[in-house]
Amino acid sequence: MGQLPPSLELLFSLSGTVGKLSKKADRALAVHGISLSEFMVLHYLNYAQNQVMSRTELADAVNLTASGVTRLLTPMEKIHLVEKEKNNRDARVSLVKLTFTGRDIYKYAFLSCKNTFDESVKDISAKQLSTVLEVLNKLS
Amino acid sequence: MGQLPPSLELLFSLSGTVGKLSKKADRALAVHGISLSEFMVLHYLNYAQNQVMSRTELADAVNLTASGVTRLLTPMEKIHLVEKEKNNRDARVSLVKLTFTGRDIYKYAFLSCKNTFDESVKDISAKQLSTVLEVLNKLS
DNA sequence: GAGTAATGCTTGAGTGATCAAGCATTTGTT
DNA sequence: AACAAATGCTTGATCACTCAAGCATTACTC
Repeated sequence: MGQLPPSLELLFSLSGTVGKLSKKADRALAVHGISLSEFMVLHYLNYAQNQVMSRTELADAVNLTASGVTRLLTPMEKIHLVEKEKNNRDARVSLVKLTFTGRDIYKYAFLSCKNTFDESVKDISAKQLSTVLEVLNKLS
Repeated sequence: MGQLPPSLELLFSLSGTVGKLSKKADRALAVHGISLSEFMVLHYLNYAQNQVMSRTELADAVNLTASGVTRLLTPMEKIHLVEKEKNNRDARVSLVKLTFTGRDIYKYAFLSCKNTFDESVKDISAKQLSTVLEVLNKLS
């Protein structure tokens, strides 16, 4: 692989692994007709107060820009995974609410996803895993 | 963040961190007029035999498809970071060779990149780092 | 040695994201 | 109360990549 200092080896390795894992996630989720980003949206909505979030909150959560979120959500609204709701206090914000269908799809998608990744992670000890999470946290 | 099993927390966290780190890398490399993928190309070429690789080897190394590599390399050839060379044994393969300019840019880009990421990694112990690399390896 | 399969690469079309600009609306200043 | 600045979101243009198809060339099989 050639003469990389640990910090850059981390960078290279990280980007390779993420590429592969997100493809894996997309394959696992394809059964339910959603992508990884869409799954993440459903997830954060599911655990939000009243299952409602503003678009900027979502953007932050799923690591997208505001415009990325707009474009991600449009098809999800058409398919009724999610619906618009307005904020009475502030007419600028457009709230996003999880529908019943959305919640349902989330539940099943969650299981598929959990199964595939529990499997991927089975040779990794809990301790190692928590170290990794800690390090990722420091890097963000 | 809400009720995620460790395996999925890893997935979410990983994709977030990588997004941020590659942006950071792109900013660090912008000074030298190259992107992270381009830097990775230069790196693998620099440590290859005679600083030459085939396009498929490169695709593997930098986690891109063959067509991704074609499209990444075209501008790099125009700027003379890299040049085409043909393989006498096999007329299908199109070899990519690092130029002197390319090697030079690599050296400076490497330093910028190393500086930024050594900094990012300074609060992480060598042991933790190697655990992370090991885990990433298992996941790939 | 001819025909089929496999390999290496490029190209057209499409996808998922970004950025920059713009429009409403709200907040803050005086 | 009026105006400037900040905020939330959407839209047009663009980018980096993928996939599928296609073209040469090479390797395999009979």
